[in-house]
Amino acid sequence: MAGRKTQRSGARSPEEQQFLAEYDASRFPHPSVAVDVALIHAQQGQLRALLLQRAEHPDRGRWSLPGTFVRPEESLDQAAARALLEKAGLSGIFLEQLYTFGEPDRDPRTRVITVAYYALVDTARLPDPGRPGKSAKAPAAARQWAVLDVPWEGERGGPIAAREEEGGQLELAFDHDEILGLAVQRLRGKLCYAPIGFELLPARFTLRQLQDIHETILGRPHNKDSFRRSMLASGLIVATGKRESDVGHRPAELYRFKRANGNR
Amino acid sequence: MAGRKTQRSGARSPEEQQFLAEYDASRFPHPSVAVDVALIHAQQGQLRALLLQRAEHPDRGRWSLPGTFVRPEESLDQAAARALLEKAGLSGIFLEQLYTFGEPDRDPRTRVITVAYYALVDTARLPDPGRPGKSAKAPAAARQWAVLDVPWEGERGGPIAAREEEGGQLELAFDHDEILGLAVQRLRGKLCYAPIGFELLPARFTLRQLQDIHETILGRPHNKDSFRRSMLASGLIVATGKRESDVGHRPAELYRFKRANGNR
DNA sequence: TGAATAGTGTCTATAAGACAATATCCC
DNA sequence: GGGATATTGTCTTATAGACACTATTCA
Repeated sequence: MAGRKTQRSGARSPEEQQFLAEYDASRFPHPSVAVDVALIHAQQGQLRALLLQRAEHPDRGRWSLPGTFVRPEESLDQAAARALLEKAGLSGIFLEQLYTFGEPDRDPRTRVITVAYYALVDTARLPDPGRPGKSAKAPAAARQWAVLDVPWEGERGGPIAAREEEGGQLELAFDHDEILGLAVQRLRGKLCYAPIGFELLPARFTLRQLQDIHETILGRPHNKDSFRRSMLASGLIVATGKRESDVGHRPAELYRFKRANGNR
Repeated sequence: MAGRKTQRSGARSPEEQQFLAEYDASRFPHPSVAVDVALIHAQQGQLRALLLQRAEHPDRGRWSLPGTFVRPEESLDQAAARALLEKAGLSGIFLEQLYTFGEPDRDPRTRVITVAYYALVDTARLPDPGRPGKSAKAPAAARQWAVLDVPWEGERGGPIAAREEEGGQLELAFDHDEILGLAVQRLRGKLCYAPIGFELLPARFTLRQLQDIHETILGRPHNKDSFRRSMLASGLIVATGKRESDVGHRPAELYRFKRANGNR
């Protein structure tokens, strides 16, 4: 969507070209524009997000989403992908624009409008939180996969808290609790009608794993029988003929996601 | 959502305050940030959007959505509401953020990132396209309620064209065909689970009118019986006990929308 | 053999589509 | 009364939830 280009039927007139050459963008005050990425995965029945501890002011010591300022020559999608690569060492994963946050006082430095994205990563591609991309400079201790505590049901929405594995609450920077809340809300909403659960699973998975992912995202149990039926009837998944092994019980069939245009 | 404020547990330290005082936002190049509003209503089985003909470069003569640059002290929601008031003379109607468009070359002047909104207005509050708000300066001929031609089904999405009542195609400025397409896509998606159709109807309406709105938005017919049943079962609408009159046939019951927290 | 989970078959409740019959207004 | 649409009732079909039963692996 963001990459589409509108057809333009004619070239610009000489008069318009002159206008553009003389245009002075600095006549008006401009805000800063950033992107922030809620990078989410699901494990052991819990949603988690990658958080980085801020080493600099403002909000030094607080925890924030991986983000960056948008460069003049890059698109918003490119800036979000760059933030993901530089701060989490990840590329090629599901990444979608979420919402743009622009309250005048959300950043104490100056007016900073942030275009929030959310990204999903499966356990197989999950990077060690202590090993970010090459360009990252923060020490290993300053990043972690925080557990998300969603205090509301369904898609009511609202800010959510993040905590360490052991339970210690993490203070979030800026309005990043709102961004995380909206990311979970969007995730819950999309799960019903879009093939989004697969993004959190490896290429081959069992129906039980898929159901666990859905239950983790929605925060409520599912009916096993109808989940199986509707998933198999959807045509979105294909049996591979292979089975899991070493599970201490009857092994389940492994499925893979069937993309609309081909396979993964 | 956009108006929520994050709780901050402690005041900023003197050191952080000094950092903020010395922060120089002009070290980096900043883009311009605008808002554009897809103002939509439904009439005679057609979706329409308010378009303004650009009187200035760039894209002079092309048709654009009502929009404005975001001022330093106002939020994005406030900027969108201001654009709606100044360019369409409307306030207090449904207005929601849609998507942020930020391709580097989407505006030939300079880097302009636009936060797109969509708004819905019912026929009763529909302003004359020739009579915008007090602050509007464009002549009456330079604005019109254009008919939207959606070339795709369901929620596939993509740019859409706008035309005059009689059929003449209107050339759209910038990437506003994309914005309109996304607005219709969002509208179709939300209609299934959110009480959004009411925003396009006056306070009292018949079930037939409501169904017509739904069919206009979705671009496909509905089953009359199940539409009635599901609407009445939803608890979202209340019978007023009154009926329409002067219709040349048996008059239908008038209903009104029951908001979650009260009435309209 | 037993524990544990996968996978199948059947019944029931609910919601949607189809269609017929009746009700009520204006002319 | 006739035309037109509203409203109600019933039947059929598709889908989701519930539950019982069989299958298959590992210890």
